[in-house]
Amino acid sequence: MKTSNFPIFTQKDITSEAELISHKLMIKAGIVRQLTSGLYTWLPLGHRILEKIKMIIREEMNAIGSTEILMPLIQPAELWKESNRWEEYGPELLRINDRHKREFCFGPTFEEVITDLIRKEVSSYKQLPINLFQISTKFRDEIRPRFGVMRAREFIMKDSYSFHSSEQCLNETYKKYSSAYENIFKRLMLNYTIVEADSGNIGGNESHEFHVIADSGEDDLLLDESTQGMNVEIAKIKYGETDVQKIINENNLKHVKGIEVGHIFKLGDKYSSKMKAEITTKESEKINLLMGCYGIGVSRIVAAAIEQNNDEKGIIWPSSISPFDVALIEIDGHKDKLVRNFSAVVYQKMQDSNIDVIYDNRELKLGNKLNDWELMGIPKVLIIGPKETKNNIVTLKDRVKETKTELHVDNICDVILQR
RNA sequence: CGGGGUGUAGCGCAGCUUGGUAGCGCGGCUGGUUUGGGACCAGUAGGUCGUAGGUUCGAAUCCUAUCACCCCGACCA
Repeated sequence: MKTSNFPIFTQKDITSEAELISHKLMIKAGIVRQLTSGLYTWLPLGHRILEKIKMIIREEMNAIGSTEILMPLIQPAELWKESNRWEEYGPELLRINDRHKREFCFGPTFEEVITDLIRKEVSSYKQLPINLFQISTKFRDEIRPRFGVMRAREFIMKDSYSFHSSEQCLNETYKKYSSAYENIFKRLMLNYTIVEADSGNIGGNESHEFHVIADSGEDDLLLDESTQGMNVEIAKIKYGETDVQKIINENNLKHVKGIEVGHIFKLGDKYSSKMKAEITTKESEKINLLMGCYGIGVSRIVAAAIEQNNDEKGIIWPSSISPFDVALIEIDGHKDKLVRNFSAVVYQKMQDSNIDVIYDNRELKLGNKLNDWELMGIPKVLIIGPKETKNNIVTLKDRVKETKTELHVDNICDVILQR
C-alpha cells in the first residue's frame, strides 16, 4: 500500500471534548471521525485495524467449528414481541416504522432472529449441534454515549449462537467458546481477565465476561490471587453483602477496573420456549432447543488495545493488530529519483514476501513522517535516504526500543518477518 | 430525563464581563531559501460568529426561544 492510495488523516490538535487517551489518539491518528453523538466513521487506518481483529476472531471461530453468517440489521417487531423483549428492552431499542407503518427495530442483539431461523430450519436432534456467528453492526440507543467508540450507539460486534439438544452438549460448547475467546485475546496480545457475570437482559443462567484490564474501564472487578474473579454485581449476590469494600476486605480480593470486551451466556431454553423452537429427540419427544450466545465487541477492542498500549508519542500496536507491519519512509523521494527508485525496489521486495507495508511517498519532511507513523503506532519504520540508497541498505527504527539498525537490502524481509 | 458547560475560518482556540472595522495558532495555496526528527521568509485564499426572533442608531457580544455536541447521575458489548 502506498500513501498516495491510502489517505492519512493525522492531526496535531484535537478537541478538548475527548477525555480518554484512546479516544484522543484515535482522533489524532486518523482512525475514526465522529459523525454525531455515538456514531463514528472508520477511516482507512481504522478500517484496517478492524479487519485484523475480525480475521483473528474468524480464525478462532472456525477452529471450534463455528460458521459465519450475516443477519439483517433491521428486525421485525413481531419476533421481539414473541420473546417479550419489545416491552422489556426499553428505549435502548431503537424502533422505526416502514412505509406500511409496520414496526421494526435496529438490532442490538440477535437472539430473536437466529432463533426464528433455527426453528424454521431444524426439527431433529440429528441436525444438532449448530454453531453460527456473524460480525456485524449493532445499534443500541445508549442513554449517554461516551468515550468515543468505547461506548458508541452503533458498534461492531461478533455474536455467536449455539443450539443443542442436551445440557451436556451446551456445556461442552460453552467451554469451547471460552477457550476460543482466550485464544483470541492472547493473539490480540491484551492483558485480560475472565470473570463470573450477571446475564443482564440477554438472560440465561450462567455467564462470563472477558475484560481488558485498564484504569479507564467502566466496570468494577473483584479478583482473587488466581485472577479468576467476578464483577461487583455477582459479588454482591454471592456474598449477600452490598458494601463492596467490605466484600473486598473480608475475602482478600483485589479490585481492578475492566473494559468488557467479551461476554458468553448459557441461555438454556429462555428464547426457544418463548418462541417455540422445538426439536424431536431420539425418543420421539418434543423438547425446547438449548441455546448459548457469545459476544465480542470488535470496535471496542480497538479502543481497549490503545488504552493498554500507548506512550507520549502515540499508539503502540500489538503486532497482531497493527494496521501495517512496517512503514517505509523515503526521504524527499519526490526530488531524488535515485531514492525513489531504490524505495520502490525495497517496497516491491516486501510485497513479494507478503509483508504488510505502507510506503510513505508523501511530499513531507522526514520528521513529519516519523512523527506520523509513531503516532499511528506502526511497530517498525524503514528509512530510505541518499545514504541508504548509495550503500544498498535501509535504516530500521523500532517503535518501542527506539533502536536504529542498518540492514542490507537482501536481509530486510527476513528481519521484518522475524518480528 | 435532571444538573453543568460549549457552539466564532478546514482543525484547535481567543474575543462576549463593559455592544462600535472578526482575530490568533495550526493547516491550505503561490514564490523563494532550507532539507537525516513536526523548517524559515514573503505573499495569498478562506467566516451568514449553530439557528430563529427580539432590544438598539448599531449585536459574535445583551434578552428569549430552539437545535447540536460534551461532562456529572440513572442503563449497558
